[in-house]
Amino acid sequence: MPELPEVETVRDGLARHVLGRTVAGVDVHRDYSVRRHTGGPLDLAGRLAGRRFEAAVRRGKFLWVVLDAPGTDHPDAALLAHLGMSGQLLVRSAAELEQGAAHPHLRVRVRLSDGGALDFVDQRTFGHLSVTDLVPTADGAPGGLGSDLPLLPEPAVHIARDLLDPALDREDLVRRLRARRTGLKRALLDQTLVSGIGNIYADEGLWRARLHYARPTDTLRRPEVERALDGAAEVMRAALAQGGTSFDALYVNVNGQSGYFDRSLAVYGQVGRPCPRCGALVRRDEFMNRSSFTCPVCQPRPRNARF
DNA sequence: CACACGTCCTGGTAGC
DNA sequence: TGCTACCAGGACGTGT
Repeated sequence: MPELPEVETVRDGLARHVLGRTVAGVDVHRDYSVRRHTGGPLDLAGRLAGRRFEAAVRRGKFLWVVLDAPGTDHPDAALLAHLGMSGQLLVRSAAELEQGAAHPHLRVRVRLSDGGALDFVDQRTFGHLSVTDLVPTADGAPGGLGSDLPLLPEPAVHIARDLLDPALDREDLVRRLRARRTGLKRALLDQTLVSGIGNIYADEGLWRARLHYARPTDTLRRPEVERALDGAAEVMRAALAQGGTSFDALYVNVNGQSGYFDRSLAVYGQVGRPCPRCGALVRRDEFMNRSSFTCPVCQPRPRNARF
């Protein structure tokens, strides 16, 4: 599943492969994939045609490509993407487009003026593309990683900074997390508190921190919160170094190559296998209509569990 | 039929 | 009372 490391891998790929290139036109194969573009598919195509890609930026799991604003050097719009569970952005060469059959889950094709294309492929269709206005950030710092512009796509203004963002106010995050009255994992997954963490890295980070997902946030001691945040940040950095996580070929990076961090997972998806630290058997619990994996010894369930 | 799950939305609560 | 922030859970969608 694309979480922060996978999205960052895609962002880096876009930065290296599509910046400076110009949109010729857009083919929307599945309207649902552009459902969050308010003007509909035709409007999206109209706002992209003729625009040049200026920068590839990411905050949490949100990714956007800044568009040039002809006649000015003040960009005011971006192509915004969220990959959902299975979204991919694939850079296609003109030669590829001529010979290869279209991917069965191709949802949107952004045709480029040089004959290539940027394809949005998404089997499970939780992802989406839109063209949106850019608005100033609340703190005046860059909107995300990949550009110095203090701008954010309007649909992402409520998304908090992520753990790899230099402008993250860590003290404020710790304070806000401890002020919550919920379970630790639920807080880590809340993108308005801290962004980029999904089910996989939440479980892996909590395992590193030796904390149970149901620990009540308002009873956590400050060092425990630091451990939880450090655990998530470390596991995401490790995954990023290996190009992201992949389980079932649903995720591939911008060139179509899969990551292989899944070989390094300690608990996620490892039910019944030994904990790499203590050997106890990893367990799976139902949690928020999804799964949580823990080591029952390293991460004992608290008596005052909260979900 | 259960399961994979990130985000949006709705209806609710707590506290000032 | 009204406001704000926060909280919980259902819905969405496709394919194995």
